[in-house]
Amino acid sequence: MQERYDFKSIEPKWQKKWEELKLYEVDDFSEKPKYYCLEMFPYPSGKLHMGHVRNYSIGDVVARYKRMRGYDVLHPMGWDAFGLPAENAAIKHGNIHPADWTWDNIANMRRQLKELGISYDWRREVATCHPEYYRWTQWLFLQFYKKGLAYKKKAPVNWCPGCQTVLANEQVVDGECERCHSRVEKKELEQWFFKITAYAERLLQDIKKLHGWPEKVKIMQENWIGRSEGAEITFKIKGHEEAISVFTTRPDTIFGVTYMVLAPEHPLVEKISRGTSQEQAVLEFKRKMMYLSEIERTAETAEKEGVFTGAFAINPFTGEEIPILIANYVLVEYGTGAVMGVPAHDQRDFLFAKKYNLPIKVVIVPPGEELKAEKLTEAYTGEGILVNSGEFTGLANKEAIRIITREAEKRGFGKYRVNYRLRDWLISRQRYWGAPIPVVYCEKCGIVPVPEDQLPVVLPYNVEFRPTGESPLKYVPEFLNTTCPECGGPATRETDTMDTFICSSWYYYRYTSPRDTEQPWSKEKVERWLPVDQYIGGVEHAILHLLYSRFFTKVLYDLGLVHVDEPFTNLLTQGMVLKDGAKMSKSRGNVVSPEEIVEKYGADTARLFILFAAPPERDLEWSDQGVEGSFRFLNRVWRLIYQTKDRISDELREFSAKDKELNRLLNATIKKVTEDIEERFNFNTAISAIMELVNGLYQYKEGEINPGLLKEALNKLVILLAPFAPHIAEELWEALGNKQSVHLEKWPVYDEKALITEEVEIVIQVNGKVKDRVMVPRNAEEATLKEIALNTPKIKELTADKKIIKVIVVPEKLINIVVAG
RNA sequence: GCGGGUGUGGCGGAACUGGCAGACGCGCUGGACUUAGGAUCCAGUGGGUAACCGUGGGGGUUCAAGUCCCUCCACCCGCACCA
Repeated sequence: MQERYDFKSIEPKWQKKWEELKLYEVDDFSEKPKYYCLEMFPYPSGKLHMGHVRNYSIGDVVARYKRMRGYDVLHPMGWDAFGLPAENAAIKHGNIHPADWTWDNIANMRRQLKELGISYDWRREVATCHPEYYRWTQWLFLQFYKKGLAYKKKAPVNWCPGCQTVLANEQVVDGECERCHSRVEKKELEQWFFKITAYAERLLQDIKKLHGWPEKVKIMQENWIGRSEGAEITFKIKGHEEAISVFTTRPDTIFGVTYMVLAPEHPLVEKISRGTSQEQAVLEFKRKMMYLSEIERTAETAEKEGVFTGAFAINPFTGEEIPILIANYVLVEYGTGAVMGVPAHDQRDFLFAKKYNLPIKVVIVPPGEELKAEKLTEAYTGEGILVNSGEFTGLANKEAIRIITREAEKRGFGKYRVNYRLRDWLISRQRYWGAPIPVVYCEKCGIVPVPEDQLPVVLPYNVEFRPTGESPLKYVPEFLNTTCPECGGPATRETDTMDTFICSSWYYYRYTSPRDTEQPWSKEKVERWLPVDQYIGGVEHAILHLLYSRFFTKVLYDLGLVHVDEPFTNLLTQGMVLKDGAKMSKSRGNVVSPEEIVEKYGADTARLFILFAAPPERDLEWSDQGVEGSFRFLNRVWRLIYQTKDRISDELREFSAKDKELNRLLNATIKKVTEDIEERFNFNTAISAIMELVNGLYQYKEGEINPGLLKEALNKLVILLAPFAPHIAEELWEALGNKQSVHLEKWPVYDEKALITEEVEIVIQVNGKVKDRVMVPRNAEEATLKEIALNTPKIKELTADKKIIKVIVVPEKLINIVVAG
């Protein structure tokens, strides 16, 4: 053993050995229980950043720990390898192909991961851009298509001018593209969708099953799905055949409707205003709204604005004629794109009615109170009793919701309806670097899916990248022109590619069967491994990736392809890595590169620091001094073993008091570290417990030692350290004379008896304040304890002239003497 | 506005079901070893001379509150004219 801790030679040495020993290659089938530990696979941007290091260090502790607890651990890694940056790099630099760029990046990041010593089963590596992977992405698309879950429609979609492609709703954040932050525009385009709305209810209901998910993520998904219950009610339009349906959660307020509002894009707007004096005004308003972006139109500060259409609707309950308006605050995408205006009981309607002098009619009052329309300063949205509501007057409004809906249904102009905020998932992208959508267009046969035996539809290599707003594949005749699989006639291929979130919605199944050429995965293997026991990644995927993956799993479940209907049992969302209080970013110039840290201190130090500096879910403030501290600690462990290894042996002498204390500390540490990993993922406190053990051992090694005990303590220390700092643990394990890898060791079990000491210190309080402390025998009687406490010199003095009201005894903890005067 | 989270020394952070606030680490101070120390080892380190005071502020429950209840404040994240 060298005197110096030389991570530069230790780390590569063990990485090589682990690979030779196939230490992390896991059997698909064995007698052991299984554990699937998964970290979100990265986009191969080129280099690892600290967020990655954190993510994979956390996962590696879990994987290594579970292995030592006797599990077969599936711990794989791969690449979410399709996507825009590759194509943008090609456009920017001109001479590099997205595929080459991506594969180079993968090679580099794989090397970095290996240098970190993460215990992956590299045989299972997948890359979504590999034809043998996206072949199955396309195959899955076809299964969705067959089930009627993939369809094409013309719709107003989100267009990102920066990325020159459409985006899913989930990818639009504050009206901006989540990737490049361009302002998203609305475009009317024919696009492919996945019918995620068909699963809205199940996606919502099954959130209840996700006991191992953070509350926060569950709430975010719930909000995103946005279920609301209400009624759809149809209003006739005076002088027209057509009718307009509105969705409302408050059918109980139907008698208070004084106007109706349509979204400017509502399909009937032009028709009903045609020929009225309002025709010009309406067209102008529409034009103005089109010109404004989504954000400008719907910003909180935006005034409610509207214009009369010249047409009137008829309230089906009252027969009243009410004006139809169009307004900026009504969204065509939500509900039916039309709302009934009830200014007395909806704050938005109230503001709008006040502005345009529309009538206000009170139909609900708080029990025992009165409301005057003229005196309202805001809408009354609370519960109450119906007034001015014909036959329904006098009902409690909650009840009225049901009764009125039922009545509308009976009379044929309404029905109960559940409405969701969730929209169908727009999956086509007008870009090259993605999985081609496997359909062809035939003049005779229309849309024809590519037969499964012709998959994959391979991306052509020679393509010119021009950000034109159209897929570059359009200009590749060899790709574009094909024959119809049905009639054999001339046909053209779909040139759009799939949203990369599709590729990442099923990769965790592929890991079970990464090289299967017959099927996307072996059902048997999926049954062994799934669900994922622990999933770890950033909270930024709370909606996108995690919702899509749940959706995929439910579809696959319905198709009989998998046996689980939720993919991830436990989810850990790790916090961000910050520097100077802000997220690391190039523009801020506060980036710390993992490469530098590993170079300077080694992978073990980098990992240890990241795990020690904060609990996993919390944000982590980077500290160069903290890294120094972790490095120092590893050196301290090194020296401890260097200095003591020649004094240990199998000779276990009878325990002295000092030995007992060390033994107690050792077992307490095992207990603490085990519980911290197992129950809470509190790696920071697990590591601090190991530090305390090391401190204790430094004390212990001075003077008389028990060679057998010291040997045991050092060995167990190294095992406890192994999940956190696997290389140095391995080297020290060897130095202690062990032959087999430390990572094959069983996790130590603590001895409950060793934790029990003969004497315990108890605190003596007077009126709840600590005044003294004494050592007492562990099992002392309450009366004895009282006796001792009241008679220590200090307490005697303090209570001499006071009246003792009562004495509270908490065994093995404290005694509180309550006094008066 | 709604929903969620956080608030503890100079700093990162500990504190299980209410029971010694500040574990562990960083930083700082002192000492030892040393040609030297920015290495290492040892000791000290919330504030205050003290009684005491201290977990964002105020109130409450309790023998006892960082922990429970009420109320207010600050910051962070998500959603946001969703009918």
